[in-house]
Amino acid sequence: MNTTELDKYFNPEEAEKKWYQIWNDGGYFTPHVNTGKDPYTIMIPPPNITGKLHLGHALVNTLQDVVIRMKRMQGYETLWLPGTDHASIATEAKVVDMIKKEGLSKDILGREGFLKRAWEWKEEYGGTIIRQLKKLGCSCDWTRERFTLDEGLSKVVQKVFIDLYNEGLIYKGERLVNWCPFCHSTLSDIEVEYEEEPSSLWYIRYWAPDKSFYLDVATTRPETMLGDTGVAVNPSDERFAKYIGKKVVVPIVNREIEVIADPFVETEFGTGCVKITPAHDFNDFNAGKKHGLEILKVIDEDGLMTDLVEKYKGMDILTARKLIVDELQELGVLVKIEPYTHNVGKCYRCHHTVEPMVSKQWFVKMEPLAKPAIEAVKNKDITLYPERYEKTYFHWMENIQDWCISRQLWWGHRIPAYYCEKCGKIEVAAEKPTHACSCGCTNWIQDEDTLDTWFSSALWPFSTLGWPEETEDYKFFYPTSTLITGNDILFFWVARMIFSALHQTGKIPFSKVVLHGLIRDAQGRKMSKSLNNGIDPLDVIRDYGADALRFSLVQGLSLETDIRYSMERLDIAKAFINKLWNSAKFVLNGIEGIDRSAYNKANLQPEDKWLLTKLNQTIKDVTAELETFEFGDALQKLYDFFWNDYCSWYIEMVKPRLYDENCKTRAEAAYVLHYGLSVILKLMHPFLPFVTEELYERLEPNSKPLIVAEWPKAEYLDYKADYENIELMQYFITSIRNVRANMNIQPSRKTNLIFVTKDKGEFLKAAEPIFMKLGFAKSVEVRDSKAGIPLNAINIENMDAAVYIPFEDLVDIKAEIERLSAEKEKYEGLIARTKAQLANEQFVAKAPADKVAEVKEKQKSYETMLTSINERLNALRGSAAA
RNA sequence: GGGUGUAUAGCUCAGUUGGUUAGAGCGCUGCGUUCACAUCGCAGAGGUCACAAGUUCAAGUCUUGUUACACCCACCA
Repeated sequence: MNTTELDKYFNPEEAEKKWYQIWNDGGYFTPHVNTGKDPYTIMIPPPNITGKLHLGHALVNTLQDVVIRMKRMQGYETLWLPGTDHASIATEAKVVDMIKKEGLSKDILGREGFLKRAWEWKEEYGGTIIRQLKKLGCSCDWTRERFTLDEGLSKVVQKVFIDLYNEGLIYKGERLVNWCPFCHSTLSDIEVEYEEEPSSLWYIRYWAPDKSFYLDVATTRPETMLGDTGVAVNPSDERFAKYIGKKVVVPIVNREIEVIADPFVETEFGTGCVKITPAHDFNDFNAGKKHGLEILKVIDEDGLMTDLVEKYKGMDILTARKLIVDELQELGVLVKIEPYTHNVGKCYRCHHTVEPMVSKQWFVKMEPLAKPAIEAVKNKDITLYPERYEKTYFHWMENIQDWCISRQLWWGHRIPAYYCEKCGKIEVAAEKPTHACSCGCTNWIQDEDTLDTWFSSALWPFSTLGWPEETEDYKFFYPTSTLITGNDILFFWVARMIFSALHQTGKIPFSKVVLHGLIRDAQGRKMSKSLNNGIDPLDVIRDYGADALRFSLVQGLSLETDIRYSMERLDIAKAFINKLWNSAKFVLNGIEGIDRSAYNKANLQPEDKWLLTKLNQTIKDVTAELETFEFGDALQKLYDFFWNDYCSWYIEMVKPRLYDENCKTRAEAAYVLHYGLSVILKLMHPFLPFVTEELYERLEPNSKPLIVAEWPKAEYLDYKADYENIELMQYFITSIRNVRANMNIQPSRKTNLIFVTKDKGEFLKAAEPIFMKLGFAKSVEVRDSKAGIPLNAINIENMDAAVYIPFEDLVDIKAEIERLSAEKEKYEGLIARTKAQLANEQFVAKAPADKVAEVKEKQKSYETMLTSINERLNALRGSAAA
């Protein structure tokens, strides 16, 4: 027995430092390929190297740690593989900022010089978030840590690109893409976020060359008119049918363009005529392609006007817009301006307005890849939690567009494509071609672009395990078990991992996907820098400890909704951890010196059996909830059991045995206290790893650390009768406390308890010490009939037994009459209800027979109670009158 | 425009296949304890279960519609 006294309060800082080191040094985080055991694998959603731990990270990593710790304790060979993402846009922006301060730029440094600086930046700051994950207690296998740009992963990226190209699933094409002028790169469709912005709708008049007619068009982007190469109307629109095929003139540039018919035009919107700028609008691009219209670029890669019209060259869009509108006004072709709100695409990284731009880019052909990915979810090879995300997933996958994967950035995986300097022929290969091009030229120049960051993240579940080699790790740990991540990257990442894995490995990447919501502030607002409503998890760890942070994130968590987080949660967490600490301190103290090996199952007392039954149920519940990722419910059940059943009831019930050195069942009490706490610590460990480990060390000084303790299993127990007896006792104790509280009876005033019961006598008498401890009793007497019970007594009863508490000088008859009258009213109300129900012929005729019987049964017991209350009342009234 | 989700006590949320005075934790108020506990026990206030209609013997629970909020997709220039 460890006799070291526990400190008064838990010291999180000390425990965190101590235990994290013991776990890590002890190799408990590192699994081994072991065919004798089942693997359980989780791949971390790799945080960006630019990242700093925020509450979202804290949540997603706590959840993963909860699952992985449970699985480890359940005996799985558990791998939680950590790592970071190179985050091309975000990191490149940071490095550009950094060198800017030194008066440098990408152009000055050149590609190589810039990348050198980027790697230096990564070495210095890229590990921040990893250190922070360790503070949170994450039990990742740091020996397998990966980085999306490290050598192995880069090779995989290259291989996959080349393979997809050779299969015709990657192609280069001229298309309209989303261009962020600020990041100076293309973006994929999902990297564009739309925001409503107040703007105007400008109506512009396009005259026929001979002024015989005109068409008015409405636009939100008047500046793009310089690049108009057509005007479209709906083919079924009678108003304009006669103009189809005729020409009109674009003002300012005086270009003659044709009026075309296309069904995409809404007759109701604006004037029913649309100007077509194929270079800068997705609909216009498609229409232009269909009708063979010329593509004229109005805006360049910097978001400035091109030299299409000399005087506007180099202007930013808003300035140009103003001047062009002025000019249209002067020309007398500006018909009107209406206020209008429309959606503007914004870059999800920098929030600058995105420009649709014609450009030659690399794409992944999605349709062939999407099909099996849809199938895998449909046939439940992959399950999403919550299930409703499957609908969203299907909808997106079924309508998916080709994925633009080239980025005009340097920080990332460079596209393994080479162009013949002379004829431009493309060769896709891992190394620069050494052979001559068919044109005879031997100069090959590599594509300048890099790949979308998500292209490499999509390969994460298998690239991290050494694929395409059939490594031991890959064979053993792949496919992975569960992916836990935020619902915001279902498309960005989850979907792409699914189709990538299926195509590359022929296997699903994971069988379960758990998606959690966003963390919001107490008012339900997003946490953001501008609102300054963010809570820094590192501050929380410093002030409350990692366990409290974890508890506060999981408590009340539901995957169905966003999470409202406030500091209040930490008070609850703190109180809970304190309660755990103190109860353990008490138990350790209380059982010290008691020989638990003298424990004999045959000597278990009813309260022991009751606790063991409850414990059993808690093991089942918590395990089941965690298996279905109901984290909040699992913790709640554990919380309730621990606080109410274990602390408030069980500890209190066994105190008399503990304090009585001659008690014959002291060993059993100590055993159950110890065992119960041990199970609680085990079940609690995934949520609160540090405090539980600290306590477990005192509770089981000679065993392995809790992190590798065996997860509790529910056993078959047949303690029904004792269980019910304890419940009966609890009913009486609660009722006695209740009555006494209402009558303001001092706790120091102990009473006799006289029970009248047919078959619970033995138990109730045996429970005398508990009634004395918890029910303010000085003695317990048991009788088998009411005869001779003193009249001046409080009476509480249920169907199994009745208790009489003689007033002595505690209560007066009036108070008891009042109390019983209220009881009487309550039962009369209940009876009225059941009577009405049974009087309803429809109910009796149509409700299931057992329901009707149930109501009848209820009414009968209510009536019995009422009769008893009435008898008592009459007797008391008679006595009061006398 | 299409879709998904949420709406239950001051706050955070439970409420199983519809079954009968709607629950927990926290907070608040009051009383009492201080014998492991920055405690604990008991009680109280506080709910037209968003609204409306319907199905049913019976609706917080099912159906339809409405409203509010959140999110996703689409992009009518």
